[in-house]
Amino acid sequence: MHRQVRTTPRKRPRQSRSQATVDSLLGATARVLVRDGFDGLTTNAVATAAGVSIGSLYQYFPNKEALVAALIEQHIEKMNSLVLAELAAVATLPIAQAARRVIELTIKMHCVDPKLHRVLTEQVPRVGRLAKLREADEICHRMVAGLLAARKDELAIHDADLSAFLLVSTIEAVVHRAAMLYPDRLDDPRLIDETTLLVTRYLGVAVH
Amino acid sequence: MHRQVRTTPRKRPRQSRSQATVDSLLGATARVLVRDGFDGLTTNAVATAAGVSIGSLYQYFPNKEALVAALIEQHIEKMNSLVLAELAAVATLPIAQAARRVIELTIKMHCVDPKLHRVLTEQVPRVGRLAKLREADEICHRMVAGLLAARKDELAIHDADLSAFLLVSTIEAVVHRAAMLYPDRLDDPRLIDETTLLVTRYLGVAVH
Amino acid sequence: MHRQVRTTPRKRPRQSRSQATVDSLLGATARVLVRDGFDGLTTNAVATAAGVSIGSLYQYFPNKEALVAALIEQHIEKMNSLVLAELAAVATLPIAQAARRVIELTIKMHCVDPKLHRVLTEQVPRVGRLAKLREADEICHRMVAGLLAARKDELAIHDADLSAFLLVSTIEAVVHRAAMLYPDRLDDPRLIDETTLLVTRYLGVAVH
Amino acid sequence: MHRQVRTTPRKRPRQSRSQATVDSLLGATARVLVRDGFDGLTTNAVATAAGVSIGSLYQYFPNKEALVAALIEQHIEKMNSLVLAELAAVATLPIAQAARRVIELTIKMHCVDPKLHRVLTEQVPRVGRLAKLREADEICHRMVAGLLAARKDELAIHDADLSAFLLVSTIEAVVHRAAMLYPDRLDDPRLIDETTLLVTRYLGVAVH
DNA sequence: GATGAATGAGTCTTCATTCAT
DNA sequence: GATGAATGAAGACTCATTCAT
Repeated sequence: MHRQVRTTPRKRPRQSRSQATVDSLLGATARVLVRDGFDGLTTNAVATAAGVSIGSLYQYFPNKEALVAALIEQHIEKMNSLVLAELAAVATLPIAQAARRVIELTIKMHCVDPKLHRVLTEQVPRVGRLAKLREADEICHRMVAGLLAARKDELAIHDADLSAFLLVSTIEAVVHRAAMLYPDRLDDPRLIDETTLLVTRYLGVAVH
Repeated sequence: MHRQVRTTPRKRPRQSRSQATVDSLLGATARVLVRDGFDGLTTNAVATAAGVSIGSLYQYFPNKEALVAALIEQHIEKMNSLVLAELAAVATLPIAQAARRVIELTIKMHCVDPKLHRVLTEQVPRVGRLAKLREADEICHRMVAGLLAARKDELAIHDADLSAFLLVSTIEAVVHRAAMLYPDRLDDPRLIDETTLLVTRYLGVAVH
Repeated sequence: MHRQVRTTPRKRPRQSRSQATVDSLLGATARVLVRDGFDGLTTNAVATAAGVSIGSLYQYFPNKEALVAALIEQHIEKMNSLVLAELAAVATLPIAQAARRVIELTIKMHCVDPKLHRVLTEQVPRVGRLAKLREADEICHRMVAGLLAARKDELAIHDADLSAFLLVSTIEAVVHRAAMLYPDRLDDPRLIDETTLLVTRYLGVAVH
Repeated sequence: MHRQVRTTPRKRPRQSRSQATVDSLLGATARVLVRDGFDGLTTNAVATAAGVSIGSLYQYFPNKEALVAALIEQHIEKMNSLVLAELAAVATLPIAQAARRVIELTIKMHCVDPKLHRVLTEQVPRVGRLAKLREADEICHRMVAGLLAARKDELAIHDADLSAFLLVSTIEAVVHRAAMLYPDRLDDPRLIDETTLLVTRYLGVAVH
């Protein structure tokens, strides 16, 4: 369906100067993406915005796709680091509290760099390794799946897997939709409360 | 952020010959879109696929965007026609049954032309009138919002609007995710059952 | 230097209906030319402005050049008809009065359809038969040349031809420049007075 | 009436290599203009004639208009340099000699690159900054206006401004017409003599 | 004769990518 | 390593002209 191009960085930067160049290129990519959208993203624009020559850009990235891929990876990385920090704690909490924490976490993930997140979500073609973006969303999936499986007894569910699919879709969607359509609502505690209610009622868990 | 381009068709076809041309252009657009993705969509590719000269394409569509816009509108039209047929019936049903019907309807909407739907959803930049695609999704939104408001007494909710937002996001997301990740699951009645359960439990409605 | 294309009308219109079509096409050409400039002049625009189908346009004019050529010819015709009416009278007048009449005539010629004249002068490439436009300018030339030759005795000139060249260039230029740069000045009698003075002094004729 | 396009060069060449490219592009523009006329002037033709890739052309010139604009500016520059050298000298001469010098100068200006001058004058649409070409013509205007105003006492004129307009139109026109219609005559001293006579007689200055 | 749909050669222009300095 | 000039394939779009109805 699509020409498949190498998206791995050309060479790992060893020296700190090189690292700085790579960073400024990724930063520039993000800025250009936010400013001009995906079709405004040209390698020359990125190089200029990074204060780097076009030649240098190609020193580190074999092509445009690699640039975007690296940015996405970086973005995912940031979101993942948020998740990992919370994972352990959530696992041991009462279901209701766990649900709330997961919801709050999902919101935080959408707030890492909202404008960039939006462009990445809405405009960047989801092809090739770019599908990695989706993986990030699925981290929450696996987490919830694990929680449900572990505490099946407390819950009014019969198919942990299916329920996980439902809940994860739900939480992700509610947060994503809110972020896209009504960004302000993300700060509204009632959204979290109500979503928690949706989860707990479905799971048959009383909230104390 | 984005150049805004006219996306309205250039002229109405008067003779049946030209209507055929327009139809074959839209058909070709869909095919190319599915085959080559959004960046593979070139006006020349569409014209060729339609067996029509590039000049004819531009007689009816001022640019590439207009072509996609028309296709989207057509796609939405098809989905809307599905919805309208169901609207009246659902309104009078018991909540649980209504929920099920809405879920089934959402699934049907995703099955109109799944491959095209996928490309339209994942790759077509959501700009300008293309945002109309989103509107289609929101048709279900308003429907549910209306239902909830009308029967607030039977339900364990305090903010019909917020609940509608949650439910609509949920149903849409579950179906959309299933369609994207596990298309087979759309035929699985357990998905419908479980989603209905999620809805009814949240609303505090007993299923008989 | 340029591809030479046939610019003669395709067929002489015999019936009055045909003549009306040709007229409305020429009228439309002039209007489009004034409205959109020479590069805005497309055969389709002309046909539309004339309320005639593009097919009919090509019934009467073999190509775009022929259209423009015919318009120019028509424009020249109008200007010529002005000149012919004055020719006889001027020939017998005293030099000073003749000069004045010629100058006034030149002004009138520039006022036939000033906007069209301007576009024709400034934007229409002077190629092929379009050079005919220049001929119109030269009608005054020959007139003055004749006058001078006939009355060589009264005048302080030794080379009637050269003097004619000078005077005609002068009168044309003064009027043309005024028309282009300061259209209002065309109505100012002082312009005519002073130009007449220029002519009479050069010719060594006392003004009574 | 006309789309207004940017005609300023895109970037200043920094290396000598790129200056050479710009020069060859302008040279090629002139050659193509003379060879094929203004509508034969395509960016591809210019790039080819310059032995440069089309991409390089667009590095320095945003569009066709910019190319022509730069060429015109260059042409004007050359003509201006001629004028500036003469300016001081002429101002102090006796009127008759000054007139002759101005006429000779005007002729020289038309001989800088006659073929190019002709195309520029006859075919290049006078739009936007292209109107600058006219400014060049007006340099002589202001010069003469200054001369007349300064020496009003010696002259048989009452409105220096109007007289300047007349004379400048006259000299320009005579030279321009000669250049266009009878290029050989430009070398004929009788043309200069007679034109000088026209000027001096009009101004009421005796020629010794 | 009239209509207007169809044609496609020809232009402009962009932008990822290379490579000489 | 860095620079930025050069490249050219590729794509959008126009418009004079033809021809089936």
